[in-house]
Formats: sequence, structure tokens, C-alpha cells
Amino acid sequence: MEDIRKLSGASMGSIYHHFSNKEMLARALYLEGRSSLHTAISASLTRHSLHEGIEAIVHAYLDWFEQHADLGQYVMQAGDSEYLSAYVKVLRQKTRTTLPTETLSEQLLRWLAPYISDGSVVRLPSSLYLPLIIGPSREFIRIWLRTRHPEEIQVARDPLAKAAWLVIAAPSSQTSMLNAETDR
Amino acid sequence: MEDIRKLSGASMGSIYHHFSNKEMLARALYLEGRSSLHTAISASLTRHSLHEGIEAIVHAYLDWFEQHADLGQYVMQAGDSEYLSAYVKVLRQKTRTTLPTETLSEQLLRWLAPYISDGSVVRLPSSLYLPLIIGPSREFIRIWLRTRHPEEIQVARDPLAKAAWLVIAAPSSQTSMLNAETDR
Amino acid sequence: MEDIRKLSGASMGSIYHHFSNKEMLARALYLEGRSSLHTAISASLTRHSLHEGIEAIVHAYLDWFEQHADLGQYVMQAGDSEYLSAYVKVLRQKTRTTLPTETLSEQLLRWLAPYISDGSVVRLPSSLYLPLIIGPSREFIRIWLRTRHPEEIQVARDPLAKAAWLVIAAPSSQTSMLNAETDR
Amino acid sequence: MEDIRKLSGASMGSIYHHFSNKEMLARALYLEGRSSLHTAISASLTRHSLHEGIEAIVHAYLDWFEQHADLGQYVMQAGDSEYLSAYVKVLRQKTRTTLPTETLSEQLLRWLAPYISDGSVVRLPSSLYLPLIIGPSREFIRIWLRTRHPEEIQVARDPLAKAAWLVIAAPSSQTSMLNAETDR
DNA sequence: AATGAATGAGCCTTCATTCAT
DNA sequence: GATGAATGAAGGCTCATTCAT
Repeated sequence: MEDIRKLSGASMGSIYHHFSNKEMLARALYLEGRSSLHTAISASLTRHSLHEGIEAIVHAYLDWFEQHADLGQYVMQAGDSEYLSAYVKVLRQKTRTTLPTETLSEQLLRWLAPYISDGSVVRLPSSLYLPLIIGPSREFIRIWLRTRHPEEIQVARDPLAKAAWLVIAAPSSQTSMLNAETDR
Repeated sequence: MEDIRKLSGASMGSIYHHFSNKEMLARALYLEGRSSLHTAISASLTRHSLHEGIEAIVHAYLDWFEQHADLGQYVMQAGDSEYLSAYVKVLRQKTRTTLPTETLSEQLLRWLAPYISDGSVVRLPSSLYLPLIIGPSREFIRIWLRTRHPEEIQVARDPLAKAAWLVIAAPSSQTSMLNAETDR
Repeated sequence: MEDIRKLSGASMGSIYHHFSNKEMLARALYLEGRSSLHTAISASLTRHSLHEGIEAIVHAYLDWFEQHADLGQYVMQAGDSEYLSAYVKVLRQKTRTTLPTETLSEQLLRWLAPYISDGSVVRLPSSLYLPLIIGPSREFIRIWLRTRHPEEIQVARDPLAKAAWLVIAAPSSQTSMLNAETDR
Repeated sequence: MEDIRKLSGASMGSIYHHFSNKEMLARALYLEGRSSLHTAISASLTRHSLHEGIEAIVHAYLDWFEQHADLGQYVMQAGDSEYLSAYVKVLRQKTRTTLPTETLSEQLLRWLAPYISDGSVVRLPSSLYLPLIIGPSREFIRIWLRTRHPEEIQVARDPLAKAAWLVIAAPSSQTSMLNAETDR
């Protein structure tokens, strides 16, 4: 709190005038960060068709963290923390107005649904799409955040994007892709 | 500390007799957990050849978390935390006796090296193998730890294992696989 | 202060425009309450002769608290509090304009004086008249304020009034009273 | 809290090792003080018969405050405070082990009961005995605590004791008393 | 080696008060 | 005269750590 006060330049009382709690302040920061990330990813989704869309998601994910490393680090760590999700549970019981928590997965599923139906994307347990598409990138970023060498992220962009597609694409689309992409 | 004292049944003084401070205790717990996980994975690696080995790693990873959910949750969260890695850096400058930190990735690379050389595994930036193989499972477990429904993990085991192989295998090995596995 | 602001509907700044600080506001409320109580009692005094006057005081005291329970509670508690009396001492040294503090006792003594002289009221240390006349009622009210059952106060009115007279009246007046009041 | 720490010579943590709260510490002090006062009064009760007993109560009450002015001031003020009695209500719902709150009145009534039955003490609403007997003394002490002149208390002792008896005694016992006590 | 009461720096938070608008 | 966001000193309390036994 003292650090935040110093950095923000505001007074103790002023901070507590705007945020009822340390927890609420942490939550506000987390939600803002997550929202920023989700917005970046949403933009990629809506602008592209299947194959390019998947790769765009991964690119957007990696790029966002490269550009918001500090906030990203906080969001990543806070996303795991128990107390936050516990708190969110309470909120959900009280107010329905609050933003939903795991939108990213739902958003992704909504976008994928037609492609799953028409067979261009493999049918899997719905809880696996996000891990398979974003999981490798998340793990990569988690490690990258400790060093933050910009070049590393550039080298990883395309392999991670291609892997996401490879894992999600139905065998048929994949075969046609194998023919098309001889660079692999 | 008070919670640990209550759970352990030991006295405050006794705990401080064994661990110099809270950080060291946290570190000991973290290292023990991580070591347990690594041992489980190592066992899978050494017992199998390439394709089965990759899938065995994923299975071992998922199974270990299913069996050690609490410890797993702690290890996963502690693995991200800055203070630990910062502390580890200090330790590395002082003592070289302490166990290395990112063994899992190194261990995996050592095991994969021959297969990369002979072309049965795609050549990628070395920092990507762990994210690609374990990343989806880690992300899946991260979410699973909040609900801990046993059935979910069972449904996810095979898709995650197969995805890990798909992403790592060289296109040639992959095509042969496509012929073999008609169930996909 | 925040509570007062909410209840009064005024703004923070407005309150501080009218009262220099919290203590002054508390004092104003206390003085207003006490003044209201004293007025009620004064009215009883001036309207009656000795015996009826004493009983009227007690009745007025009890009735006032019944009708102003919240304010009464505040006045009673504030009357005890050290900081107020300490503050009043400071004020007395500075300004002589402020209202005197223990008026009730002085007022009572002025009214009793002739009756003490003519022997119809016992001669006692002057600091005892108020405790003897009002003390039981005050103690009764102090307890009553916790429950505030209206019936209790009605049952207590007459016994307390008669006791006040009994304690104050000279033995001679008392004997004549004993003859008159055969209901006792 | 800081003041208490300084006065007690103990450390902050040590105080909180013994009392869970500031409120609990305040409560402990209050209960100890009240208990000391009640013990002093109980002793007077048991050692005497009716008339002397009543006067002994008053004497004990006054003497205790004279000897424990600071503690007495605290007990008197705390006894009024709302938060304490509110807290006691909560406690009563939880634990029945805690000491009772208004023992003094109950204790007094138990002692008076036989005398009320045999007609030597007036029959009144039970909630009036304590106010009538102790009320004047309490009010006197409340004022006295601001000056604490020892002589004042000595002058008040007998009149207050006699008034307590006068108010409680049945008319018959009183008449006989009037004959006996020619000094009045 | 074990105990657990004691320590005290530092945490989060409150709240009477101020002041620019 | 009114407003209410901003202020910051001070409060209650926690908790990692120590130390006498």
C-alpha cells in the first residue's frame, strides 16, 4: 500500500476513497489487465477466419505480454491466486453485475463452435481448447517474464502459432495444410 | 507460520530449529514437491521410446497432480512467484550446492536430443519444447485445481498426450501416425 | 462524523462550517439535550409547592427520558465522560460566556433553600440533595435505557417520586405525611 | 493501546498474546473492577442483619470508590457504555460460562427477599431496590470523582446510608427507628 | 532439540480535518 | 454558504522471529 501510495502520488486516504480495500484495488488492477488482454485477443478473433484466426490469437497473446510485461506478470500471477477466485465466488453469489471470470475460454468456444460443427476443428472436451491453444504460449511467457529478452519472443511467435493450429485442426484440414506448407 | 505450527504439531521454536526462516521453509516445501513431480516424470521418460515417452510424460504430469492436488497447487503457484526465483538467484551466487531450478526443461532436452538429431522430432528453439509438451497440461491442471473433479482429468488425459506428440513429432513420423491411428 | 453527515444530509464541509470541530458538535448536542431536560424540570419546580414539587421533579425527569430516549442516552453517557468535563474546565478559564455545567444542582438548591430554612426539609450537605432526589431515578433510567419497555417506567414513577420526598422531608413533615398517606 | 503498552511495560505482541482484542482487554479490566466492587459489597451483606446491612452496603460502596478511584471511574463509565452491554448479549448467546452481568441487583434481591416477605422491607417493583439503595450513592460518587476531595465522601457516608434505609424500610420499622434515632 | 511466551517493526485501515471548486 | 475529494497522522493489529527455560 505504501509503495502504491508513493508511485501513485496520491495520499493514503485518497486511495481508500476510491478503493474500499487493498483486495479491491488488487482486483481492479487484475480486471483491468485481464480486460486489456481479452480485448487484444478478441480483436484477432473477429478479424480472421479459422486458420489465420488461431494463429492470430497466439500472436496477439504473445504481443500483448511483450508490450505489457509488468501488468502481464501481475495478471498471470493473480490469475492463479486462490484468494482472488475465492473472492470472485462470493461476488458471483451477490452481484451478477460483475464481469465474468473465465470469459476467454467461453469467447473462444463461441468462435470455434461453427468450425467444430463443420468438422474443420477436432471435437474435444470443451475444457481443452483453451489449454491446447494458449497453454504453450502461457507457459512460454511465464518463463520469458523472468528474463524478458525481446528476441526470444520473436523467435517463438511462429512455432507457437503453428503448433496451436496443428493441435486444433481436423486431420483433413491438416493434410491439406501439410501439402500447402512445404516450409515445415 | 502459525498455521504450519498447528498443522505440523511442532512448536514455534522447533520449526525455527529446522528451517532458518519462513522463506527457507517455503523453499523446502516447494523443492520437495517439485522433486516429487520431476521424479514421476523422469521415470516415464527413461522407460519408454519416443512416441510413448512423450505421451507418458503428459500422463505422469496429470496423474501426479491428481494424486497430489494440494502440494501441486502450492508448487504451481510458488513456481510463478517472483520472490522465489529472485531468492534462487541470490542463492546461486552464494552456494552452488543448491539444486538447480529449471531441471525439468533441461532433463527433457537431454532426452529429446537424439530424436531431434535423427529427425524424428522437429527442430525448434530449445525454450519451446517444454511449453509445447507440458504447457497445455499445465494450463488444464491450473483450471482443474479449482474444481478438482476427478472425472475431468480422466477425459483430458489422452487428448493432451496425443496433442503433445502431434506438436513435437516431425511431419514424417506424424504421417505414419495418421495411418496407424484411424480413430482420430 | 461520517455517520452524522449521513444522518444530517449535510456535507462534510457544511458541518465544519457550523461547528469548529467534533468536540464542539458533541458539546452542542449535549448542551441542547441537557438544556431540554433542565427546562422540563424547572417547569415542574416553579409550578408547585414543596411536597408536590419534589414529586413533580422526579416525574418530569422520568417522563423526559421516556420521551427522549436516544438523546437521553447520549446526555447521560456524555455527562459522565471525562473529556467533556475536562474540556469544560478549559472553556471556563477562557470564556465566561459558556453556559454553566452543574446548573441542575444549583437550581434545585435555590428552590429548596427556603424550605431548608423553615425546617420542612432536612438540612444536609448541599452536595447530597441532587443525588438523593434524582439519584434513584437516574440509576433506574440508566438500566431502563437498555430495554426501554414503556410499562416499566410507568410502574416506577410513583415509588421513585415518593422515595424522593421521604428522603428529603424533615421528620416532622414526614409524620404528618404518614398520617395523610395511609396508602403506604 | 500504546498507552497501555507503555504503562504495562509489556510489548504490543505480548498484550495481544493475552487479550484477543482491545475490546476484550477493556472487558477484562471492567469485569475485574466490577468483581472487586461486588465482593466488597457482598461481604457487607452477609455480615449484617437488615438495618445494619443496608447501611453497610452503602458504606462499602462509598469506601470502595474512595479506595479505587481510578478503577472506579473506569467501571462507572464502562458500565454505561452501550458497546459493552451489546457485547455481553452476544456472549450470553454463545457461552454460558461467562460471568453474569447485573449480579449486584440479583444478589441484593436474594438477600432482601426474606425481609420483604416478613414485612420489614417495603414491597416494590424488584427493579427499584438497587436504584433506591445505591442510586444516590452512585450519583454522589459520579460527581465526587471529578474532584476527589476525601473529606466530602466522609461527610456523605452517614446521610446516604440512612437515606437508603429510610427508603427501603417498612413504615412500621421506620417509626420505631424514629424513636430510636433522636439525633436526626 | 524442544518449547511457547515475548518481541516490535510494519501492515492495513480509519477518521477528523482541510481546501480547491 | 455549500460541497466532497483529498489529506496524513495515528490507530489497532499481525506475524515472522527470538530467547529464556
